[in-house]
Amino acid sequence: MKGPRNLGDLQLAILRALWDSGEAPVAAVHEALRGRGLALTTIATMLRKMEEKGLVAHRENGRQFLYRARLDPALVQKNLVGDLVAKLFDGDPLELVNHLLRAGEIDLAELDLLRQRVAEAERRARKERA
Amino acid sequence: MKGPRNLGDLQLAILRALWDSGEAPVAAVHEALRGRGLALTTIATMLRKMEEKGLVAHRENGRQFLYRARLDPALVQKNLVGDLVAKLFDGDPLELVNHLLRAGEIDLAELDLLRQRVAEAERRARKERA
DNA sequence: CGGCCACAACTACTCCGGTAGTTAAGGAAA
DNA sequence: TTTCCTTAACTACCGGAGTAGTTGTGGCCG
Repeated sequence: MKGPRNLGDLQLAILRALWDSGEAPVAAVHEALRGRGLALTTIATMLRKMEEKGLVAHRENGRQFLYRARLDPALVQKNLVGDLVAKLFDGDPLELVNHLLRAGEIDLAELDLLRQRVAEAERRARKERA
Repeated sequence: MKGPRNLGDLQLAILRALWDSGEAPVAAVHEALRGRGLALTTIATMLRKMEEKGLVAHRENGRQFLYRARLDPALVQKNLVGDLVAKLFDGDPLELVNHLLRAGEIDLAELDLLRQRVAEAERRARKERA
């Protein structure tokens, strides 16, 4: 239940790559992050460090190591978002949404979609309160 | 226009304290963060480092320094939130809201409020599109 | 006047994310 | 078999956040 709050940029990117692949050798992760122009050994080192901390795990497949994430994406999201909300919005998620709306980050079509989602969530919440 | 994305935990807390006070001596910031059990010199050091980076500024008042934040809260929020959205939700803010809704972070009363806010934002957006 | 106190300045250290070179060992190719 | 390539292991280094002790200096209080 405890995904650490201190995920670096690269670490998160690596996790995302692993979430997408399920299981992947170092080379594949490296390829997925090609945009960053990092050395293969950098990725390997990072993966090893992350394994020490329990963020990922590996199994051997002949020559290669196959890595997989040990964290649930939803959990990581919850932690990171929760952290941000705590630090920036006094722990009130609604303030975050408010910020998004005010900052005009969401366009008209999306607003429409959002309204439906909210209504949905409302129904769900109402039902759950039984 | 460019608030850096790399704000540490303490730095953000300090900024928040300054935003609340407008202008404050080291001792006041220290007091505001008393919950963390930090030494006064720690706060002073941090403030000095932050000044080097242009995050805060000070003016002298007798022998004390009065610090103030040089960053607009809204801007910092925008940067940090934008960063998180980029790293975690492929740059789609709507996905963030979605996550919030699904994770049940927002209760029923708030959902109601949220729906109104969305409708408001929608009206605003529609008008602005002139 | 003399000592104490508040506060800024300087210095030092730890931890960790990020980055990568070098080395070693196993398999493949010539 | 000898060479080379792939890939994991080890080692090293930098920068920045965070933490705090020590020193110096001017003001205040007795």
